[in-house]
Amino acid sequence: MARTNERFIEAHNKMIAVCKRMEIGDELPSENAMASTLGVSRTVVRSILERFKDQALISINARQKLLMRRPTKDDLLETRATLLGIEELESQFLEWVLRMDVPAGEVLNVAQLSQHFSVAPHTLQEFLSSLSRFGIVERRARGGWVLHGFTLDYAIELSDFRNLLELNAVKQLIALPEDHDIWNQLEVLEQEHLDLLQSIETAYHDFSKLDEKFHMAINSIVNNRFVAEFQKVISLVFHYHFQWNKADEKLRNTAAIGEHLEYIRALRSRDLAAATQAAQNHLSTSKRTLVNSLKTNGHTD
Amino acid sequence: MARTNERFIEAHNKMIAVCKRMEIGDELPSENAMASTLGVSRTVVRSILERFKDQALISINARQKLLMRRPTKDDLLETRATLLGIEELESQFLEWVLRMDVPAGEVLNVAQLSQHFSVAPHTLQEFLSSLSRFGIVERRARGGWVLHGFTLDYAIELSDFRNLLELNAVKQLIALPEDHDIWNQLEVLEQEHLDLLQSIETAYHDFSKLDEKFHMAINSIVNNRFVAEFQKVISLVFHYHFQWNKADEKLRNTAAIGEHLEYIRALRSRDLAAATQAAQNHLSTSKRTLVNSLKTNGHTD
DNA sequence: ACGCGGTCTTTAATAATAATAAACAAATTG
DNA sequence: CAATTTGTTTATTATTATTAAAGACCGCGT
Repeated sequence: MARTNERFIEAHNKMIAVCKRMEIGDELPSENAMASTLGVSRTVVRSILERFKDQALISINARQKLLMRRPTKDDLLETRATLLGIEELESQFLEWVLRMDVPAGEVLNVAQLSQHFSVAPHTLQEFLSSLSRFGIVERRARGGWVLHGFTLDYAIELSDFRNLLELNAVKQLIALPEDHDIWNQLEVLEQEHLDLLQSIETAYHDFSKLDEKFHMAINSIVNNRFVAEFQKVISLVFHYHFQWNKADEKLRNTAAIGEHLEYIRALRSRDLAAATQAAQNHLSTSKRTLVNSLKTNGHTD
Repeated sequence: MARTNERFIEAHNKMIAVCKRMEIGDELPSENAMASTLGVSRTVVRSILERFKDQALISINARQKLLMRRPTKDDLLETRATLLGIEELESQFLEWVLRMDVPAGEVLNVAQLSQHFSVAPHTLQEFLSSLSRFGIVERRARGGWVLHGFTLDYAIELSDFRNLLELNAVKQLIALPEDHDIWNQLEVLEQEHLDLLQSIETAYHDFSKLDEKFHMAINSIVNNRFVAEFQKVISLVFHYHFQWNKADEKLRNTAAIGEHLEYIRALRSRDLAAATQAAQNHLSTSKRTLVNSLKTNGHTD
């Protein structure tokens, strides 16, 4: 009737497993020892011991906890289907929104959705609240949520914002000293791009991951929590869209690899103007791809 | 035991007021009509009518609802102290954090805090979740929240991010056509700055508001929801800090007005280099003031 | 003295529930 | 018979009550 006893069940079954490796008549460790072994509080351990006693698995007198019989399969507790946490929810929900299984402007139903994602309604509510900072959903006056969704406007504004952040990153990157780790990373990335280009005929959809890795690397050098937070969302959105937009995928990716290589070369030359130009060029292509994909999928509202 | 019947009570008392203006024997309007007049659902209206009948205020037969007696003060329902909504909470909470009534790294207690701010625990939880996007608080593994608070690092990163956003705004602003409203706004703002400078001896703490208005105006021309969202937080932080840092307030504000005027002049001249320079100059001062104020207040962790 | 376990307090997550909204159906009236 | 009103039912949200877990405190025994 309240929170799940998932923790208890898990610890309980782990303890059963421990007992299986013991001999009958052996003494169980102290409550504190068990608690730290199982990674739970003593309260949970005590509940487990109580159940063990009820099941006649152990006998307790004073501080002696003796194993009375071998545990069987029946002693194990069933673990109910575990609910997702808020982290797992994030990617699932965004995928759902970005896939546009729902039209924009739709009123969301917390109870229903929480079932769909198998999370507690409360978890979903909280998650929506945090998403509202990014304008994907909005709280309605008297309860309920409206999904603004991933509209064309949204895509354009997101792309522009990405532009702003990444050009700033480029500017800072250029000025980094020779011994900064980013230069190694770029070298590795360049090689990975060249490798992918070799096997582009078959492995072309591996580009989505590489693209994400590349942009993450560039933006990671900006030591700013706000930039980092946005980078997460941005990369998620672009990543998912790359995955779905299957039109001309091989062609697009091949072209993008070319742009990336140019971009890397410009960065390594430490030429700000060239690097900015290359970045701008690639980001524009990216934006165009994103917008086109939205338009062809009919999400023009 | 569930949600508050605030809505019911409010509508009920409004209806009493309506009845007071009626004569005994008059007929009450239809449920639908009342519902739309009061702005509530028919369910609420029906609850009200039921209570009216219990109180012998009206008689109901078929569709005739007749007023039987004049309502008295005793018929009014007491409204319990209303809880705050999530919007009111935002400014209160930020003020509390920024004032640094709590040390950074503190573990927050939802139940306790919700009392302090007189909101439902649930509301606070949701709010914290949304704040976590800005890195002010962070969710801990198994429940609970850590307040990262407004540290020196945070201030620096926020200032840098502000810099990035505002310089971008400046760049876009310069390129706006002559008939854009922003040019009028700047002219008005310039005059307001000059006026304040006249009465600076006494009215120097009015600058905080003017500063906020000024920066808001500049950033408003960027049509981007992400920029707007951040602008809200940024302006809140700087605004509050201006209010508390009383050291040299008059001197600081006078100097800042000077910088603003220069900034406005540069913008109006449409000279990008000059405008960027002026903006940069003012933003640096702002950052320095913020950082200094944190240091002198001993929040150097 | 020090670890151990009994007891109690605090806290956050969930289940239950009251309040509301809204849809549908039946009925009455002009 | 069309339009409006009311009765009924269902869906959904916001809040309270309850419970699981964590951990503090303290006396006791070795």
